Amino acid sequence: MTDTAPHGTVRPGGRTARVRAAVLEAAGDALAEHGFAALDLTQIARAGGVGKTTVYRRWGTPGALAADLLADMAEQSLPRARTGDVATDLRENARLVAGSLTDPRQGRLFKALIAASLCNGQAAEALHRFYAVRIDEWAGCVTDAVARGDLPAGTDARRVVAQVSAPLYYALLNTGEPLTEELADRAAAAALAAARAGAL
Amino acid sequence: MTDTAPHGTVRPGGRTARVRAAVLEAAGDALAEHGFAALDLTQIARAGGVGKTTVYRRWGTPGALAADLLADMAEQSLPRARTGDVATDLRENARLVAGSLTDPRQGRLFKALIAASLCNGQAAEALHRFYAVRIDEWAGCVTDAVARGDLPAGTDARRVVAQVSAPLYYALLNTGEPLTEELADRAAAAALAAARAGAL
DNA sequence: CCCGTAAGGGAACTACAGTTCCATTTATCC
DNA sequence: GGATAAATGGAACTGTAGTTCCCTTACGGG
Repeated sequence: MTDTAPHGTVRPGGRTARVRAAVLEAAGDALAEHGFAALDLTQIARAGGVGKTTVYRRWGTPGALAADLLADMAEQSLPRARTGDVATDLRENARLVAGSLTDPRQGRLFKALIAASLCNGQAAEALHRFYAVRIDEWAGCVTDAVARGDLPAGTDARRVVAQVSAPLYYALLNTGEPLTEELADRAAAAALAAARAGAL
Repeated sequence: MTDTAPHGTVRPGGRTARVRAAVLEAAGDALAEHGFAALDLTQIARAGGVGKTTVYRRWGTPGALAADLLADMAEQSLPRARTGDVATDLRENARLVAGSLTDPRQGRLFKALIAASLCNGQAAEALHRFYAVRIDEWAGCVTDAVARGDLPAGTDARRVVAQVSAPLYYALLNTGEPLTEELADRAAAAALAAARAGAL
């Protein structure tokens, strides 16, 4: 069995790249507007101005398409804050996350992508990589603070960053509580308090 | 427009109840095994030994069926721990949640139901109610501790309980980190430290 | 600049989820 | 326990998501 290269990898330039961009944009719009359950490759093809045969051949399933969109999004990560104060840095992070999840388009998109990750293994893997990238970026705030002596040695930097986001996602997904700026600030403060106590 | 009573509410006894039980059980099995995206009412009807017309008439969509399953699950809530020590109570809670999410069947079922809630408004509302019930039950551990003077006055009990679960769900959904007992214990300890510091 | 082939796209086909219609069963009221 | 209509269920129907076939376009190595 000669393993064939997947479609779109041998000649990735020109048209192929344009098709991918058009499809990913249409997919993002559709996910944000109608959610993952309603993601229909035929409609994506029409919206992107692309033959539906192409979409089915290159992506095949809604889950795989969501996974590709996530991989694309993971490459566009914003730089972390560097205020020199952990409390401020973590609060910035919390507000950034809350802001993303509150934004009408982005919030719905994230919900749809999490739904995708819960329905499909490829999408799950892509989502975990996406958050790994974001967490690694912000972990620097915590390692810097440990180096300055502002937090106990042995503190797990990524764990602290995750601890900031966790209550925000819990509010979004589990309880449905509205994501206010006050909630974001409290999430950052709680994570910091736990870190200071050596619990992370 | 005379608003008609929804199907299955006028004669809820006997066969109607048996049909509901059979369908909800089949739905739980299907969700745990194949996830929300693959939830197909025709297959549910067959698996439950029920006419597919009935399933479409009474539930109509996968989202509504998931919502009804969640409503059913919310009624079977387990009683909270009462060890007399907040740290122990919260650790018990964390281990219980982690245990549920680690269990092969329950873990997959919860993932599927969260996916459902992200795809459907009714399911979302039902999920939020489900967690509200669970959080209210365990909040007693915290209010007791505040009354004993073990935690600062003004601590929001439900917020503390949510803070215990949040990192576990974040690990399950966002990062994909395995849910160990150590992780559960740390989640409880971090929430407690934040509460002691007055951050909740 | 030219050829070989990777990639795209149009159109017909197929399978099956979801709907509709109506006959049958059976809870509930008296 | 009999009447009534609520609820179930079988069977035929329909729209459309996803597949297949094959021709066209254009990327990329020489």
